[in-house]
Amino acid sequence: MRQSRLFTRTKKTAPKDEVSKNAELLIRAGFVHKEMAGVYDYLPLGLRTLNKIIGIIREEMNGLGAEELLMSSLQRPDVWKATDRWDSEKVDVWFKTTLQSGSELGLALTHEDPLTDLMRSFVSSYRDLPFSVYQFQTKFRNEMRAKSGIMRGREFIMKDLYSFARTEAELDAFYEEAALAYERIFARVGLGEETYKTFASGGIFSKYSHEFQTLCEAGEDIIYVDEEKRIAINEEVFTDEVLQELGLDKEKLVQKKAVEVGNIFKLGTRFSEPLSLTYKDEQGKDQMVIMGSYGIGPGRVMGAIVETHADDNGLVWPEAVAPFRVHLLSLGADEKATEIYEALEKAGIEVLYDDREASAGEKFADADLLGIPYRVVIGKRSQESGHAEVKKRTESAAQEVALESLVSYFQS
RNA sequence: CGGGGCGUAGUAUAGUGGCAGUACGAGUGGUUUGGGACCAUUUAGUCUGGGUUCGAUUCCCAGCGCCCCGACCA
Repeated sequence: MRQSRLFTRTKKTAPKDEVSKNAELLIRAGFVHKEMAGVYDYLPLGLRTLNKIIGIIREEMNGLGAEELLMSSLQRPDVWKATDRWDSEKVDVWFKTTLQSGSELGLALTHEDPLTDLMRSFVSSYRDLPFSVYQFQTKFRNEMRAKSGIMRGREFIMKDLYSFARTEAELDAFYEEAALAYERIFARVGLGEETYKTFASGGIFSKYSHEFQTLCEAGEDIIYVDEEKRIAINEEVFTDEVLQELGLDKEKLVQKKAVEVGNIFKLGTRFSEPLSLTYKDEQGKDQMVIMGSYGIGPGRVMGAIVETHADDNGLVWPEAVAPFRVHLLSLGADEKATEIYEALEKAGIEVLYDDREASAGEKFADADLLGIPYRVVIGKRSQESGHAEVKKRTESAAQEVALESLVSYFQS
């Protein structure tokens, strides 16, 4: 992609009303645009990164054997009434609207209820189970107060996975597989080091649920981390009794702020019971379907990556989620740079080519701000020496790579 | 939802009861070209409604919006 054709532009200053690091940098770099409090648009660069994150999650979901679907954002009140969650006293983040006829509708804040209802059409026998489905879908939550940039919005995309099982053992087995998939996801997007599987309160059907918490100052949760065992406990279940049960030593725990980037939750029959999602077992008797739900917010993951990786000069993307792999800068050597650009493109390497008529300083500053992993500079120097300067965003030292071997450098 | 703060060009900021200024950005022309370069020139603004006043961007009230702290967060 030629940068001169990118409609977004970098800014030296951030809007004064953005305090969170993630929104400030993402706006300055032209990845997102703020529509209103808690609502952001993803611009081309931001969408590329978001889609990289989504792609990784999708691969891992498919690896679990889950099937992707897409449910609607408009939801019928009756299913929510059946689970006693329509009342705004019970669920206070509802966005509700009405049809022209006057009947009420809800804007999706999650999908347990309508999905459970949907599955009544497809689940009837023990032979139909177990299975799992997932989606990337827009959720609306009428938060009292939006904050933390893209990490707590009123509208956001969520990956939600739901499992349907015959027995608790079957649920448990899937749950453990899902936990492993989650760990792989956070490792792949570059948050492995700072993300902890965290014990949290479990609701009615199990003692604990698990959250995946990424350590970061901008986080809203307080967790207690055992760095050796690489597990953590959410403040909400931090009691001596729980510590003993989990075999954790209070002395070794460190209090940290963290952001919840994912969670996994055993639902049991919380939804299948009120919505009558049952199956016939081998004896022909009706049994309740045992469910689980598993969420990840790709936008929040993106925000967490910014919060934990960015430096004073701007964004720093891990390779797996960067909008482009290579940022090619032409410093007064357009002819040669264009040649290199075309060669890289042809080789299938994702490259952003800064072909703008701008000063060197501006191009360098923008490259740092955008945070693309590899910066390749083609200038007059390199034309004379036959080498390009290649620098990683995470390193300060650059290296010289012969122009003719650039493509193979990035293919390996 | 309770408390606090703030609304001036696209962005960031000054200032005043009587001409609204600066920087960045953007446009044009030129000089530059390895860390946001320079000169000239142009462009564009007082959140909305009401009140006080000869006159309101400024003072008062209301609304809307934004930010922060707290509460909340299947």
